[in-house]
Amino acid sequence: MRLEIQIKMNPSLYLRDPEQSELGRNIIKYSIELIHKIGFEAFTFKKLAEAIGTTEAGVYRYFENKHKLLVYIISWYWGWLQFQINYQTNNIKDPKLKLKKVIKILATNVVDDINTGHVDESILHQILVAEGSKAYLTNHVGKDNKQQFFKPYKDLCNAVGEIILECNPKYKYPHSLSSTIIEMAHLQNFFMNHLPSLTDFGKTRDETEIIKFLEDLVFKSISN
Amino acid sequence: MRLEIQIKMNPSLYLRDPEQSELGRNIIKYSIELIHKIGFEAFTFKKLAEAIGTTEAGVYRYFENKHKLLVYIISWYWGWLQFQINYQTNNIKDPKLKLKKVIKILATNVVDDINTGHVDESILHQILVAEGSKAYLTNHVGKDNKQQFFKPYKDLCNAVGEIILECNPKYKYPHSLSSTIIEMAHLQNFFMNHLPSLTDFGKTRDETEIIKFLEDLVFKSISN
DNA sequence: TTTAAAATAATAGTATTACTATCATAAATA
DNA sequence: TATTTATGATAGTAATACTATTATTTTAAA
Repeated sequence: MRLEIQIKMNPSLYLRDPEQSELGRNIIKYSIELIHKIGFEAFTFKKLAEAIGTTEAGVYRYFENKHKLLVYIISWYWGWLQFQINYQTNNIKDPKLKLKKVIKILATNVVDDINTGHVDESILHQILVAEGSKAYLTNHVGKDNKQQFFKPYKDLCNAVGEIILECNPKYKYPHSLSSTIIEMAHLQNFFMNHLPSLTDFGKTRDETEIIKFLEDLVFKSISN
Repeated sequence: MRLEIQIKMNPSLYLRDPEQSELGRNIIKYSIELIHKIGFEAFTFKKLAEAIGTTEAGVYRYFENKHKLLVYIISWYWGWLQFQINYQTNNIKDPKLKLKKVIKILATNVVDDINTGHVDESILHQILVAEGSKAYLTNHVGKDNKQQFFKPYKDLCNAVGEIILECNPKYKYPHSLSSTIIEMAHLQNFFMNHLPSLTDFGKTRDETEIIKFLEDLVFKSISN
């Protein structure tokens, strides 16, 4: 028997739970592929339906609009990251080692996790890098926030903030530093690959460089 | 005689130079207001034309599409910021004081500059906060980059990187730290106002707190 | 000052997007 | 076996993202 990771999703994000049917799981699977391939702006439910082999109306039965689908996918990724962090730092005592591990997890383009059937985490990571901030950079962020759409992100940010405080209980900006690490893990990756002169990693294009930069930033920030 | 600041724009961004006509200047002025009001996603050339009192076709004569108009507006802001930084740090010898000044300029929601007739810099700053990253977070970032659309941003990032190196010539990540400061000056502002638990400034909602956080981050990072 | 060129306004039209609605059929469930 | 539920097929609408055409006004050159 295989253990599938189940990430509990906010029901306000969907009309019908996509985990509960083949069509639903296909919507998730193919939307990840399609958003990655053509970008969120060009992504439409019609194109998605064609890719799956269903109709536009079929997709609309699961998701109200493409924005909610994006938030769903991204929330799933935050939940998955949270699980990874809990799991991989579980037995680590030293908070500094823990924080290092977290930075590595955040900044690494993971390989596909066999425990999640229809989701390719590697592509998901790239979607986060390129589309992640579009989930909240909208005029309706307040409404969405009231519906708890960003709870998984906030939980993750809090968890990382806790580890920062374990390293230095007197550090004044644990949440802001946490969101800075999370955002920059993604943004420096995007810059490195598309606008390299905004980084110092243009020559190597090596994500371990980003990890080193973030470690330097974080550990100097929280020292004494 | 009043001195108008002229910021040289990349001609590939427009079809007809909006600075050269009343209609063109109105397109800039009202698009800033409208994007701020309804957000970039809901913003259309039709709504803009109605606000100005012209026709959709009239706007299309100046800009190919709304994305290029956004990039134009944002580029203008980077150019204006560059001017502000050059001007306000001109007579400062101490690079650390210079860097402090830069952080303050980046993170402060400026008051409207009388030297730029039709542009309200305060609203522009808020557009940068909410919509800035949409200029480059697209599938066609490579194409846009080849056309030099992001040069003003890169120039600014470089200039700040230079000041960082003046403070500590041995610091390894001047560009990445620079883009981190610039992006976080905006993003922490957005989070503070819309997703406050991602920051440590939710209670006060005071932008001077962001400045303090960034100063702490930067000066600890570049120390010895 | 006339004439030509360029910019604008007014209008129309097309393909695509972002949906909603309806009805028949297939699958699951009671 | 009856009945609910999910899907598929099809149609339709309003808005978006444009392009094209023609008439009119403004600006600039001869």
